[in-house]
Amino acid sequence: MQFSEKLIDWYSINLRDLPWRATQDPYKIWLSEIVLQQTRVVQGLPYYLRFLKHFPTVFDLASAKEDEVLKLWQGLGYYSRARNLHATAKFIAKEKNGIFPQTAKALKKLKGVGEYTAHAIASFCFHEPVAVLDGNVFRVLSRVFGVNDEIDTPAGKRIFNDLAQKLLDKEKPDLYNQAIMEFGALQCTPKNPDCTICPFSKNCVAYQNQLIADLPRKKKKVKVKQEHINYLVLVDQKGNTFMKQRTQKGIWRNLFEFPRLESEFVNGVSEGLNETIKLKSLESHKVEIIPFYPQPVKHLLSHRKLFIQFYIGKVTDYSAFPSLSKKYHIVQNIHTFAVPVVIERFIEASDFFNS
DNA sequence: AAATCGGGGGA
DNA sequence: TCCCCAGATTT
Repeated sequence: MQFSEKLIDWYSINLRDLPWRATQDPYKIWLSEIVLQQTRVVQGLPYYLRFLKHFPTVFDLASAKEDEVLKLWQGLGYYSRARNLHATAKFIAKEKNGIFPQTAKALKKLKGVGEYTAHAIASFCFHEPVAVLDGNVFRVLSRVFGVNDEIDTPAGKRIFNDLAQKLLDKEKPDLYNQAIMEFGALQCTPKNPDCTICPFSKNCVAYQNQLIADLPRKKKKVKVKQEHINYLVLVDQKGNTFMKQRTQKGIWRNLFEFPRLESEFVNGVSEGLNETIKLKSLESHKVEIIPFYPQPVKHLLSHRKLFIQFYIGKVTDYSAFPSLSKKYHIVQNIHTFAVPVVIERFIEASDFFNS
């Protein structure tokens, strides 16, 4: 039996019941694929359902404000996905009358749609014979066929691309693509796969040569940079506070955050300061600034290690801070703004903001 | 080719 | 801790 046949047989028995598998609507498939980029199914699923509930069609998504989209995306990470999702929805709704492109080549031109996503949509919705190549597929192919080329180099990717396209069932590209990804997710797992129940174990190069733990191979590792952040939370009795939207490129773009303390207000406030301080620019207002936590909060991202301290200043009247009012927005209901997870956790832990 | 972009979960 | 997750985009 061929690889693809065996794979599809395995899939027909072991598949999970997932909502985006019950449709061929390009909008729903596209939405699911953007949500699932670098994201586990269990983590993305509630977001997918929430988005579909808020935005049943591409027109609904297109007519939303970006801030609303980001708020719904909050906590899922890689926020450029949300911005590109919204931009593409507007493009499809306004320029394409709500109709998505129907080929992988045309799909790839959409913002936020790369090679993988284009192939996924084209095969699932339009049965175009294009093989997907995601983390699952790299792992399955590298092990079963003993490919030890690096998966994160252009040269290695070409090797895998050729092999994937050769193995693809051209008659059932949708089924095959679903099957190989599901197989990677459930059976050929990154760590400690149960190869004793694997249908390919007899012919699996990695298993037969005890190379399961060594494949797939990667070239680079991400280095984690440390960063210290001090947030100033000026809050009144009603729970109003100053915030600003991050419009610059980079991390957390278009999300909201509190004023940053070190560079903007104070000379000589050192990193990780955790004692009661009085800020120069606030002294005249006699606002006592107190750290909320005894130690800075550690917040881990895949490429950064953040140490964040929240400084609380209780105020009675915001009009006493005309200079801050120019740069910052007075937020009256903080819960409606998209914020990074670490700030959301602070908001929940404090009792300054009415639930 | 390398760096950047989030956050969560498994071992 | 380290690694990976239905990757894409910028540098």
